[in-house]
Amino acid sequence: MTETTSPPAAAQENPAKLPAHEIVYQKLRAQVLFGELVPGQAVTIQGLVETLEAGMTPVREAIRRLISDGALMFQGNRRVSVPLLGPQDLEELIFARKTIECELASRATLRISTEDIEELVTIDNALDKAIATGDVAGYLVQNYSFHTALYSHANAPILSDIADRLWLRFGPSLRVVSGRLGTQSFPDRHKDILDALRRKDPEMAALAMERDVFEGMEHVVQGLQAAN
Amino acid sequence: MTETTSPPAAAQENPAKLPAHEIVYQKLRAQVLFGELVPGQAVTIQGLVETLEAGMTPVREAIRRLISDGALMFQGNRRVSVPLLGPQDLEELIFARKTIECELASRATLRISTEDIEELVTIDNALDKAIATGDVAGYLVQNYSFHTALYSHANAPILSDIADRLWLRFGPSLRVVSGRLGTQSFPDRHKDILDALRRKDPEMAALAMERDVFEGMEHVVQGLQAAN
DNA sequence: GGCACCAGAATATGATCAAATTCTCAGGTG
DNA sequence: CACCTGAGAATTTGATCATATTCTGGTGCC
Repeated sequence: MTETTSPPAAAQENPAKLPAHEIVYQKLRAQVLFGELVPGQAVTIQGLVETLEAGMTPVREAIRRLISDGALMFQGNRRVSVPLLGPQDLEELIFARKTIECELASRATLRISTEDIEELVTIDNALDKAIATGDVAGYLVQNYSFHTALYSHANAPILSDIADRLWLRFGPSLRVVSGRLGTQSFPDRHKDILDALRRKDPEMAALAMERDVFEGMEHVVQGLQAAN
Repeated sequence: MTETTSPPAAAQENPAKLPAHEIVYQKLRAQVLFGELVPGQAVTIQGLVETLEAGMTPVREAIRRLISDGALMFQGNRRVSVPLLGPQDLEELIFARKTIECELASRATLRISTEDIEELVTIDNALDKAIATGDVAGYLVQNYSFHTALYSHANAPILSDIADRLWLRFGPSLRVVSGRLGTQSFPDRHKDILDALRRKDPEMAALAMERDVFEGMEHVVQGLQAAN
């Protein structure tokens, strides 16, 4: 979420003034990210026009953006669907996430303030609660929030933007796996990351992030393989 | 029979059947990549409707996609422009390009065939010719072609996609610098890369790519600083 | 200098056309 | 006799355009 999506501060405090295509984009984006859309599911313009109660043009623009983000897939014959990831895709995503997100974690470590760390702790507590109660939707939201909040302190809009796109790609698959195997099954290295932040140790933060990313993604790989 | 991949191929061989928004996107994308649009320049919908002789809806969709790509910038107040990169942006791009493109080069090394290497040599020769004759547009096109052709053999669509986006971001700035300092001033490590490919040495390919990326981007940094 | 007004551009709608999938119903086959 | 198959109609969905509405930025008047 960077300059491409950043609404002006003035617009944020007055949501009614956001253009319709922006609202539709945000809604659709959330649906992809938090798994309201199942991989393979068809996404139709007219369907969204009805469910989101928007005009055709805004829906069209939102879908184009999501396709460009990699969140949706253009099937060639005018059809749009939610992508289903294969092992090959996941392998690439693991590499990309490791390099980009570790760097972001490292950079954030050097800049984040003590009180902003506390904010991350708050999110992580909500995450733990979601895990404990088996709240899949809450798990997805809080987990994403944790990473996004951390990266927002890295002062690296382009890298954050890339990371954000990667999350959009595996969001639906993450939902599938967490719904199938449960939230408890997921590894969680956030405590280690928070430790590293408090010690202001970038290397340690990067290492903890690498484990968080790798273990999480590996778990997705396992979960998806089990489906076949 | 699930030939979900054949329709695009059929559409490609018959360009007339490509949807208007796709054509507009390709044209605009080329204009950004090869510097027909100057950083800071305003991009208006109605202007493109006239110059590209397309309808309003296709132009709208194409612009949204380019914004999502990072190729264009939404200025908040309904204005769209070509981004002008600062040192901070370039620093991020250097990191991202190095990690992603080195990996792509490394992966391509293990898979590319001898005849495909020859194809790269052909492109590189055209590049040398463009450099020698000071053909800025040709330089930009051939340089991009070389990298894209190489990455197409890495069998990594997601990473290639990320790399492609990065090029869209610095395209306009690259044009500015090469127009200002000339094509000869740019370093060129393509020969080293080709050497590594022939020896099937992924490490060496990654190293050569790292130098190509770093020196090229550093040159852009210098060139843009000179402007201030 | 501030405020109202105006021109122009962007946003959004609905209608219309084109394309693709689905459905239906024969006709043929095991 | 049941079932698979395929041609063609019907329906759904996407693409495009013309048009109305809203918003922004500038201009000129007070």
